[in-house]
Amino acid sequence: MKPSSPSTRTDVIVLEEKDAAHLAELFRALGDASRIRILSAIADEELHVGAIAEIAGISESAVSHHLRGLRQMRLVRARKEGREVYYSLDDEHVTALFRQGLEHVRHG
Amino acid sequence: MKPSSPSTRTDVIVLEEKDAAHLAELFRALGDASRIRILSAIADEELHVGAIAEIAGISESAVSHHLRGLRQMRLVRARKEGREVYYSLDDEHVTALFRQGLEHVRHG
DNA sequence: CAAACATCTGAATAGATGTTCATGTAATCA
DNA sequence: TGATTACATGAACATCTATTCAGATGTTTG
Repeated sequence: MKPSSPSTRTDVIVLEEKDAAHLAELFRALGDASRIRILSAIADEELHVGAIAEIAGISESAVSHHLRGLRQMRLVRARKEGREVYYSLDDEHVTALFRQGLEHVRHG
Repeated sequence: MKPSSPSTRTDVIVLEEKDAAHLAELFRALGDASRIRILSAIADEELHVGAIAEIAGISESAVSHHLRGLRQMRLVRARKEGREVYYSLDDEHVTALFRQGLEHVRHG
């Protein structure tokens, strides 16, 4: 369970246990087809929950559940307008991850 | 469950259902702390299973199970030498995903 | 005000997932 | 040959996760 000597190596990409956990958490947040569809729906334009649900083809409740998680991880940003809540990607890191992932999937 | 009209939008990053599933599958493969440690261990140098297990602090059996999945997804490459099997990252797409993810985690 | 609407939330459930344990297979060595 | 090493594999189990359903909250409209 515990690395023998995590800090004795001098490579570029050495991950401490905490970093590994955080990184895994991030990827896990992206590791679901519904969330991918949600994120891709709001990748270029802000959308409210109902629209996201319709476009992604997921129930509004499920969308709301997913969005809560994505919000807590600061992957998406929420803006309330009247009784609707508009969501968009929080920053371009997420977009970059998307592109990188697609690159691998398409011609990896 | 089904998108109302997935192909009517003309944005850059529109994902078909199949692409979304594949992308999610890729991210899910990275969405585990043990696998992250495994991948980071072999990110810069080829290592055999025992060494990976020791560095990552995971049982050899668990490592082997993880490596099978990663192999099937072509994220890692295996090379047999005697009775040892050396693993390395399959291509630099994975490395790029790593960097991008870390970027987000560290100062996102 | 009440009713309709948009979203959120908690509980419950079914399915997926990671680890361990025991065993199997293949290679090296005495 | 038999023993040991390195890795792979399958089953079992506990834990996590995504979805649905019912209901709560807050907002607009009549």
